[in-house]
Amino acid sequence: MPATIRDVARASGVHVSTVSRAFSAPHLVNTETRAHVLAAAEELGYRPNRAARALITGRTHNIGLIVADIANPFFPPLIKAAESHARGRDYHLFVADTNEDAGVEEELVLALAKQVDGVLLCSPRMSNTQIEQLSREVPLVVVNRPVPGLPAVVMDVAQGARLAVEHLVGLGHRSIALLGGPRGSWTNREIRRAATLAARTAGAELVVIGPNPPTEESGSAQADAVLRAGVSAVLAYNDLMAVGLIDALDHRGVKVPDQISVVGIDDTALSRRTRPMLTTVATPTAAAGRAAVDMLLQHGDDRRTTALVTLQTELVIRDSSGPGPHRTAGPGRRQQPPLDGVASESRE
Amino acid sequence: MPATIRDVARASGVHVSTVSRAFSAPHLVNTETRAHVLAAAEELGYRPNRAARALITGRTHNIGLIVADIANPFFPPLIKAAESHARGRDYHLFVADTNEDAGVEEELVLALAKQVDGVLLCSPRMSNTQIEQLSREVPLVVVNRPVPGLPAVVMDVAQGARLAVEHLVGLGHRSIALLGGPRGSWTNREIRRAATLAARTAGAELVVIGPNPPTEESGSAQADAVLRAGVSAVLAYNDLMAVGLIDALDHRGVKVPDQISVVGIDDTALSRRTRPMLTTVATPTAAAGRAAVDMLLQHGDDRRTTALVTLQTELVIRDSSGPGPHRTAGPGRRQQPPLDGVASESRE
DNA sequence: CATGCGACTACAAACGTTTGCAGCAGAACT
DNA sequence: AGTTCTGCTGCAAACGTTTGTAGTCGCATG
Repeated sequence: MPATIRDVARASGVHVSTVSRAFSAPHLVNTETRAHVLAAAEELGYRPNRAARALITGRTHNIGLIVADIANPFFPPLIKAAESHARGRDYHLFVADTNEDAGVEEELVLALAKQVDGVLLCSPRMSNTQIEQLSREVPLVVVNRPVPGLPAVVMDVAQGARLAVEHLVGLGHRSIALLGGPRGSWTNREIRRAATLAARTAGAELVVIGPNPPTEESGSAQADAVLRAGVSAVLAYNDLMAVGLIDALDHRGVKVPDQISVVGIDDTALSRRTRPMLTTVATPTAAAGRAAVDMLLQHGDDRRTTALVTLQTELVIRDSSGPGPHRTAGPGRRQQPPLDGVASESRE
Repeated sequence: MPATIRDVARASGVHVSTVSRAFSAPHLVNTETRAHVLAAAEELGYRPNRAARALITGRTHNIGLIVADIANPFFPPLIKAAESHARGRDYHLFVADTNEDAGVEEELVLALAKQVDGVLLCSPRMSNTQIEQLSREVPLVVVNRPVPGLPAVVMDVAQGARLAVEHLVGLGHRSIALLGGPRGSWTNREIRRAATLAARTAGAELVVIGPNPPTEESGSAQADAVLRAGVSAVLAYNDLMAVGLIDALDHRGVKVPDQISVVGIDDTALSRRTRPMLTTVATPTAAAGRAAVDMLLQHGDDRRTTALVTLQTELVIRDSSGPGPHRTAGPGRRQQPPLDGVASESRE
């Protein structure tokens, strides 16, 4: 029922191959002929069938985007940026959700493999070896984890964690808890490593609570553990957990930041909406989405090229972090005025 | 390079048609033969090429999902539910973002038309006639707007608006502002209609401010207009605008709910995170996503069947709504205890 | 005048499937 | 014994494109 290339050929009195070339190789066909063809195509409402094209060219002009949890506020900006960027280059995006499950993740890559030109694997829960294996089935770009031999885009979350710890120590905190993220997360390991090092360097104590699922509920659930740890500040794996923690502390009558300071990571839309507004490490998610698309489209063919893009993070100081018990000098209330998200908005 | 059906046929010593049937019509092939074929396929890591299959069957097993703004917290739960539901039925989901632009929307439907079995059009900004026209190109299911002659799933947002207004009037408010949503939104018209009617019935005044873009910024931007209107309560088009408004009011030293009550719509994840927690109308977004997929898969073929699924909404009373100036009786602070989101969590 | 070239177009094979049809063996009827 | 039926399998066409090759024409070149 829908118009095919053959209909257009008939209507414009040329061979199908000419019609094809009128679209995909304009310089090979007479300007006049081409005009006729395009007119006829327009008339018939012809749109090329991408499946047929894919069958012969081997390129589908589709990209798969696999995330751990669409509803996690970290991902929508990334998805949005990737989709828009991809569409600008005439690619469409499959989006799929693994529910934080490595098994589902693998199944999804395999299922998508034949109908995409590549897959963007965001915050994967699989092992490196699993990922490497899958990369033989379909070009992969990994986001939020470096995988040896594969193109990847990561955020310099270690630097973010370091800044956060230094910020807290600077405020007078000597005993800090790290509210850990999910097992198997590279980001989590990275944060832990950097935070531990930064704490030791600064002469502070760091107690790790976790691993935990990266959810708000999980943040709330660890409130008692945090209190028991007797710390005066907490660095959470992400904003979601930080928010959950603040909430639970609030319920227990513990004041943030007066009694405990809390710092998140990601600078999601949430962080400006909580009371107190969340001090957090801004990660450039939209830029990551675009970069991942670019990498995939670049070496779509020359597979197994190593390439690692590292995006910078920065500390956004708001209201959830305040002076600790060991403050040595400086004004009473806070070291720096709140930036009110300015930093995160100028960041692109 | 990747294994094709022919490789499997060769490896198992049968004809390709037998291999094909071993997968798609198991009852037509001998159990033993089938076992051989499946074993060979497994051995070779064979996965059928969906493009080739689509070419001949005419069904791609793909669905397009078009939303106005992925980053709007209303959509991720819907996307997530739709994706998971679709995948359970062996369908994959294209997700695309129109940036609230009707032109982009149309272009997207057209672009997707040939490579999907149908499109889920969420909160469209196009006109009904445009949508009807497009439905001749590809099966459509519309979400958040009824379109005559097309399957659609809507939320009974009118009822929600009514409940919200009655709630406010019950609290003693006699002058209420409606912070309107985007032009061209059916939901917006519906809310306006229902709110106006409910206000008149209850003997209260309703002043409409808008239309406005459905964003947080837009909510903030209208704070002065709200104050000028001299109302004691506001019903916002969605949570996002409500949150923006509360924020701006806070900046101006206006207390919510003491001086002005604010009610949102959607019960997004945000609403439990604001201080005060937002009183809002819960819309079943996940259920809507699933229902839309179901409708599309049901009458994928017998097009142009009218069918309208209406999902119920409910009022979730939290802390952003309080007594108004004309309270007649009852305890001082509030009429009902906050539900703390229980209602919205039990709702599925 | 023959040759070669450039610009354009037609032909046909191929991509990896599905599916109507025909064939064939053996079983079950008459 | 002949016929019909049943269960299974092979054959080949088709889906809508792209693309290498070959052909045609007119024209400039030698």
